[in-house]
Amino acid sequence: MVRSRAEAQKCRTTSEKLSLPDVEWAEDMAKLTWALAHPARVRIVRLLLNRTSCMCGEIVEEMPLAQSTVSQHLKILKETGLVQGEIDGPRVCYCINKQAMTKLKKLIADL
Amino acid sequence: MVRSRAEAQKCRTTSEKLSLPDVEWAEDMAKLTWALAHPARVRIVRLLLNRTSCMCGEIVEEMPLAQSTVSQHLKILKETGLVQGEIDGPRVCYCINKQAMTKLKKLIADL
DNA sequence: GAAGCGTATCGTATATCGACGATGACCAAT
DNA sequence: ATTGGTCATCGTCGATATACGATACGCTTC
Repeated sequence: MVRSRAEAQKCRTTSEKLSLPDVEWAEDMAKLTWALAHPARVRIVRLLLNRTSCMCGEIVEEMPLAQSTVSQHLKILKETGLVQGEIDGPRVCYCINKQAMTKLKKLIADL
Repeated sequence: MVRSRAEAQKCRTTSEKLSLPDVEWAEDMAKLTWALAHPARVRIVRLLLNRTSCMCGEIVEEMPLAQSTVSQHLKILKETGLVQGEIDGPRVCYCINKQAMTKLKKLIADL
């Protein structure tokens, strides 16, 4: 656990030099929590959890944000894996990725 | 739950007009998760959990960051309530606020 | 294939984050 | 009082987040 100052020299973008299980774990955790680190994204996740699935348009109507902004938030949620979207004809049906959700809950619970 | 577009007009900084329990809840959640939305802060919390308390200097030695940067992260953790610091002579002794920690865990678990 | 609908992406502006060094504030001990 | 050690704050800078309107994309349907 003891780490020399020199070994810890590199910055945030490249933490590969640190003693690494906990560092990767921290980045993992940070990535997931960051997905929820915005009220709009929290509300989107909440919506999807209540409905098990949801069209993008429905989400937009529930939010005080422009469609493009909601789309961006959805993109972030997709990138972190918390949400997945399936194309359904001309629409997109979003739903929670329960696996990722479980992972997040476990990470937090095991803190 | 149905909300008109006009009622949802205001932006993120002032969501006071929306039907409000869930909005406040979302902001609460976002605030707490945002505190953990950075690898450095996750690592700090992890450190404090392992030690039950920790001098600021020790934290700095464990991190690949400048003292001032660590101090800023600690400030954020203090503002969200996850961490509290007690002045101990010339040093400051940081420890986890278990109450806030419990709240966070409950919020996530109840998602 | 043209039109319409729903969604994604682009371009852009502003605000905030995250990093650092330098400096300031505070306490303890000399 | 001065010095030395610890931590917080300030000023700054580049990078990123967040918001929007405009536009592009993709699928149906006519």
